[in-house]
Amino acid sequence: MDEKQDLTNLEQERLRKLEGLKDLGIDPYPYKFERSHFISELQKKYVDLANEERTEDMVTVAGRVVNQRNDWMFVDLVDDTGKIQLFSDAKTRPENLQELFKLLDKGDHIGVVGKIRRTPRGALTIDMETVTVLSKTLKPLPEIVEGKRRRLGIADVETRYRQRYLDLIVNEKSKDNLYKKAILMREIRNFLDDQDFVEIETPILNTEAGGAAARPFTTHHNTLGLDLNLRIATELHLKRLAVGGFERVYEIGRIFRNEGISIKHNPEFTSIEVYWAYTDVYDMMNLTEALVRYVAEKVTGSQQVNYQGTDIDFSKPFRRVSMQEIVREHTGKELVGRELNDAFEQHCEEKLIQPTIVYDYPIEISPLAKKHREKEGFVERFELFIYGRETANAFSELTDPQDQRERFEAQAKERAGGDDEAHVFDEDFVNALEYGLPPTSGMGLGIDRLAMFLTDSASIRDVIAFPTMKPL
RNA sequence: GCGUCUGUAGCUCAGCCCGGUAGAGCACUCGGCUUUUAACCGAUUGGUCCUAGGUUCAAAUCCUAGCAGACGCACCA
Repeated sequence: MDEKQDLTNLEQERLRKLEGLKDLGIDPYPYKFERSHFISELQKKYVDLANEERTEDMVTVAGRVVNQRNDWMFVDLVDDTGKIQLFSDAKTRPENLQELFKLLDKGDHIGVVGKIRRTPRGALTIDMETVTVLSKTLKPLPEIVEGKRRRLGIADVETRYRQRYLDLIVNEKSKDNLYKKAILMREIRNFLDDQDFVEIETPILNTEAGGAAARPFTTHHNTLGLDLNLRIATELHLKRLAVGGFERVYEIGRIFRNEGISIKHNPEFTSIEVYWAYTDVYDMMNLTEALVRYVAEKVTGSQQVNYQGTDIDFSKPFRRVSMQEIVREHTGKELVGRELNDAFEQHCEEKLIQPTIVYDYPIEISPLAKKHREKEGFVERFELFIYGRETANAFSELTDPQDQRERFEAQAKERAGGDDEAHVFDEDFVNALEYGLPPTSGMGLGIDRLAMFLTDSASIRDVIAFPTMKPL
């Protein structure tokens, strides 16, 4: 088959234009281009320029052509910072520009030199004097057509995730989500680093995946002839670091769990775990609350955010309530153990819209947390709920190696009984505890979920650049 | 894993109930017009109707199986 027949007319047309550029001696994929300004800098600098006012200021910008009107008389150019209009009168433009525009398409990257003015209708505009092709596009940008209206966009959400580069070109919100997630991660680090925490990387490949109740992904090391598991938490290694003397340690990292995919779940996601020696779960409550409040402000500019139509207020002290109390409040029942947790998940969780710290968890479901200093059958643990979703999980860490061994043994029995999500016995971790972990509190937080709240994203896929997809 | 819905031109969709040689708008190309913001006017081009099989003289349309996706439920952070 002739390869050309597989291409759409639109693509063949662009290939023809590419050849046309080469025929003119133009390199459609040059190496470098020096700009005098980012577009947003120009918009800011000339904000007071009046309508119809012209300047003699020569500027150089570069970006992607996102729209063109009247035979390239008006062009909208976008760079990483903003959008500006370009102008060239079809009647009076020089021959070389006339020829060049015939070979350009919407979507192409160009560099432009020209003088700044403001049109009678108020658009800041550069009168194009020279135009440099910076990258010729061979495929048209996706557009959404609504009746006779059309605009850049992608109607099919699958395409947005599979071809994120297109999504980023045409959807400002998608780019903003990822930008804000980057700010979120930066500010978490700033917050902790300011308090002398250090970030240390721990292994992703492990013989056993411990530290959480989840099924792992498995892989294989060839030269060792060894099956390995991808980590499901960073917990056990970070606590080993605490044993080794890192009193304030954390890791932001990718976690892999072999579970279902949903609007709230991606097989790989980003967590932060923090371990803080010589403190207990109540100190960690304060740290977590302060951290969440701080990043909300830094990412959104406010401590009050709107998520999917609901106002969430991070500015007020978070409600703190024991699991038994909240279950009593919603069911009138006095429960303990798994029944308590089941009732909590069934009747209470989804009602915790405003940030709420729920503490005192049953010991059965918390094999890495220290026994409650007063309440029999409970551990010193809390979870932070926002919009009914578990967002953070923390305990006074279990430091007693003999107790830890017994807890692992109880988990091993459940695993033997068919629960393939029960914790794995980690002998070396118990060994580490036998060398002495000081009193320590620890906390884990789902960064993607927090990013969802701070970007008003309905799906976790909207805050992960390349979410897991089935191959086509 | 279960349920509901969807798959037709580059894009957005109509046609399917009731079988009869594939339609619209936009995009692209060409021509006209020219200070626009969805520019406008005219013409042309463009299709493996998701895939495979079946029924039929005849299938986008009816039947069966499959593939892909969205949403909801279950598991999970």
